[in-house]
Amino acid sequence: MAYWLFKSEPDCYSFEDLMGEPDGTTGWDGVRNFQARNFLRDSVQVGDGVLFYHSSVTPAAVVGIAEVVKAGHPDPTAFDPEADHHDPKSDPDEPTWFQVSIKGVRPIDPPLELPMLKTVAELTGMELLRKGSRLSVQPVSDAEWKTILRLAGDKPSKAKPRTKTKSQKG
DNA sequence: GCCAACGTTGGC
DNA sequence: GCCAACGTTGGC
Repeated sequence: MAYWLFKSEPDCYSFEDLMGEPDGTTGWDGVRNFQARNFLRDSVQVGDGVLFYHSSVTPAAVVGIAEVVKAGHPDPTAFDPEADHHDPKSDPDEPTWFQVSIKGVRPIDPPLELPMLKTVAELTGMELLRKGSRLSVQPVSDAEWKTILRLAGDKPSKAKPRTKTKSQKG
């Protein structure tokens, strides 16, 4: 199980758009960068966690959690002459571009804004925060994921079960 | 709108 | 393979 951060310009496709999908899922299509493509094709697996990030807005922010529901498969928009990111050089018999499918899990409210994230000591090594970082599909470490979830208001989960059981129910 | 940082293309 | 030119990303 691995973790990722996916960037999207909300004017193009927002987390609200994802949560509004009839089945809650969407194909993460249109990625036309080789490094990001390699992650989508080779590394992203079903069940992986995804931080949904809104870029090119002020403030940019992590706005939701999603989950991978289908691993890498050819991106159909590459073959569609009508599509924004049509790639006439891409051969359906040997696809260049790949997508995964993700499902919205829940929004992060309030969003975790970029200026705040930059102040968090545990996140200083995060790819998102590196100056000039442009990668739109990027890996997130276990530690970074935990920190983000904590900032999002999740209680820290412990492997150890509670000692009291029956008496606490109801 | 500005501009730094980056990825891709193409001439050589 | 090198590298300049170009186009894009994305924060500010």
